Amino acid sequence: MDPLHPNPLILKLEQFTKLSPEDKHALNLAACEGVRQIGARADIIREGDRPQSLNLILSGWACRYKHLEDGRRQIISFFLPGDLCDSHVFILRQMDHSIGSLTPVTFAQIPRRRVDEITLKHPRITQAFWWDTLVNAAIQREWVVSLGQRDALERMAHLMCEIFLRLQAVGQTDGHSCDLPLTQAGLADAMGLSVVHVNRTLQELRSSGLIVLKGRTLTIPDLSALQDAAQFNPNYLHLDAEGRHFDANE
Amino acid sequence: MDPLHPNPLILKLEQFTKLSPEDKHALNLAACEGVRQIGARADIIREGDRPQSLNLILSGWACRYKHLEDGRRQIISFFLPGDLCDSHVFILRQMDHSIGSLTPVTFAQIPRRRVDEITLKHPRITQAFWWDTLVNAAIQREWVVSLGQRDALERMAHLMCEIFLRLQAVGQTDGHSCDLPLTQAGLADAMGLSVVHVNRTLQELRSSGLIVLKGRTLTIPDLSALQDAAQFNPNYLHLDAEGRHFDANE
DNA sequence: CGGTCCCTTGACAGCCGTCAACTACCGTGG
DNA sequence: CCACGGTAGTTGACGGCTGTCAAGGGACCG
Repeated sequence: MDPLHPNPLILKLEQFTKLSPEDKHALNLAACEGVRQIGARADIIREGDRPQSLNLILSGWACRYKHLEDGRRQIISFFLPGDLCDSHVFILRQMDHSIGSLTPVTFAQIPRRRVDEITLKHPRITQAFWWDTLVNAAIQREWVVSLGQRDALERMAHLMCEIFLRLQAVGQTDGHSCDLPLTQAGLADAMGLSVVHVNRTLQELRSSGLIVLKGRTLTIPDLSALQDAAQFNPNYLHLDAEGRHFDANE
Repeated sequence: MDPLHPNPLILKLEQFTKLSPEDKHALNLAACEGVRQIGARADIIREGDRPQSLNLILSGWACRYKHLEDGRRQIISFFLPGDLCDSHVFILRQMDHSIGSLTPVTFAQIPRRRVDEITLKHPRITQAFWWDTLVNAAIQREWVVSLGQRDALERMAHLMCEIFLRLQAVGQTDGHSCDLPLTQAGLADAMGLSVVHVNRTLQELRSSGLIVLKGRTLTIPDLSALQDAAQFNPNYLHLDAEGRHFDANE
């Protein structure tokens, strides 16, 4: 019944508002449904496919991406544990982008019917899903700002700050460290940079002491210094329990 | 009762699904509420403000934007007539970006209560609002692709295609032409380019015959040629009546 | 008619991409 | 045990797309 201790979706939504035991129970049930496991570099759904269900990432990293005809590739966003791949995506007739795994991923395929049922019975979850949608939109906007205005160093630093805070929200950080299972090629596709320049930028961040990156572990010795280097303002993540007026009274 | 003939929001939502007379009536009523007019280059809401209502653009152009501390500015998206500024934005405690007018703008400030009421009584509208949210997210993603992968020429061409089709969806095109009330500085802030380079790029598009841009009128003699130049695929706009299974039977 | 906004043009510089080669690491298999 | 191949990371040289700086022109307005 409660296979995930704790369920990262619940952890994330509780950044917005406290859920009731019934709310959590419903979410846990949903997260047990249609659980799938795939290896790294596999597609969860492809551009052109018809979305049938809501995908919830339970463990591992995935990403949205899009290919251009000539082979260029842009990673559009990252999915971390607890992330929903668009709570109402099945409203659309076909996917306009693909979602693929970066690491081995465990995810739940929640049928549309179940989503409708949950949102109908649990208004607090409905609110929380809207919050999640709005935060994802805000993250996407911030990527636009990064790609449009920030240079390579700021861009990379900004991404590190974002990932660290998002992982922290679902309990996946360890002190000043977190997992970063991305190759430099992955970072390049996400940041609109070449692999070579990602490499140079990482070395600059390392040599200035702003990050320590060994293997797939990222350490940020001084988060506020990194934030300064990136002109990072965490407000767009809306992690301040903004829905607390909506808290369940337990 | 029906001050806008036709209401651009209804035109847009009917790209997704046919609305019933009652649906349309409810939307028209909402669009009459709290109507405001502002001049060009004024803010509708600012970063840090608390969102209280849903803003609906009735006429004119607006944009989301964000300033960095050192003065850089990124336009994150454009609002055209019929666009909603996030149907549920009031769930958030504070704005993480600003929304400002580019031209004189008429917009409706629809109180949160009214939005809740409409979505409760009109499930078809609720679906259509979700569709609108998903399409806006898709547009935002496409901007990430443009900023990350496309060079200046493709980027500009892509934007022209997008704007033309979006305006067409709300009946604001005239043959191969549409309004484009943006200065080159505005285009620069949106595309992450300098004003000088925007100028050069526009001239290249003009001299290759892909666009005609005089004053604030954009003409696209051959849309498919422009689409080819931009590697533009309209699928992300989801304008193919994807919600037709949900149509009201009139 | 001076001022402002917007557009335009040329010269030059720099950030970042491309190309190419090299190293390190790891799992496989002879 | 070591050869081998593939992936990931690293480095240097070079070039180009795009930014910056600067100046000038046209349109509109008080």
